[in-house]
Amino acid sequence: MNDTSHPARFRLRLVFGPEDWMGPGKAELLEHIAATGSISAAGRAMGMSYKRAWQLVETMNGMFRDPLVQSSRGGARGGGAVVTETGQAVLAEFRALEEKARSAGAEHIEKLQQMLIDIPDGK
Amino acid sequence: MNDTSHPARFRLRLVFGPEDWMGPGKAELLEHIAATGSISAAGRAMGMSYKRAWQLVETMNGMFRDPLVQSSRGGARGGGAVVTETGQAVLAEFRALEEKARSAGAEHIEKLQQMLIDIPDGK
DNA sequence: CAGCGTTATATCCGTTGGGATATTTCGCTT
DNA sequence: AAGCGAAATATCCCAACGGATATAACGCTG
Repeated sequence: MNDTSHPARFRLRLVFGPEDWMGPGKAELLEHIAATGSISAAGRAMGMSYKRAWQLVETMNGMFRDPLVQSSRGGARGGGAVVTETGQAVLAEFRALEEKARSAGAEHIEKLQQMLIDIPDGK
Repeated sequence: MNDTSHPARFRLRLVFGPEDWMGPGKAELLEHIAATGSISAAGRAMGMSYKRAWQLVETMNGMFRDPLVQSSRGGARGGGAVVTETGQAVLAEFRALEEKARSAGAEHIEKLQQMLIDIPDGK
């Protein structure tokens, strides 16, 4: 059957407007912010500059009715960021969307993959 | 219900390798090549430079076992391009994948959309 | 009240993706 | 054999994206 020579990543983006969209990058960023409690730490974990991480948070907060991330300056640890209820909801919906979409199209993905060039070394 | 304030485009990309992927752009290009019989005309129809259109065709032809587009130089009309059987198959599979994926995730898309900022003028 | 760590913000700058352009190649047509 | 129209290929160039860097703002802690 030779089904999984290469996993073939499945990337999905919802485009709401010219500047507003939700995709795998923002989703992963939310997860790292939730895990670390910090925008900069989340960016670092993803090999992403703070500037970029902060910009993504900005646009996310700007496109939804309620902010997905609440950040604070100063304080005991200098500040931090938390993923709000809305943020967790958005993340959950997006992840669920990805999973549903991927599994629904699994057979098409396989067929496409079968038409691919054989990779000489799958290493 | 207020379902469709903004259609919210659904973009899906299959990433097979660092340089190899299939997405909406290549799919649309294939359709335009099939319709016009020319890479340059297809590019023009999409507001895309010939260079870019040709590059996309190159990578597509290079990643699948058989070429998706066959091009010819010279001849009665100076040349042209046709979408091969494999090309049509790839296109059909990709479009089917998109449709299955989108409809499977429809409810999640709606929920995400409901969390969005109200657009002042949907015009 | 000085220090710390993080957010917030601005400025600079290197890379690069892709458009514009030009030229060559090709095969039919006349 | 010359002409045509599109593919193929190379070169130039610019704008824009994003990284790197610097600095300020902030609020708890000791």
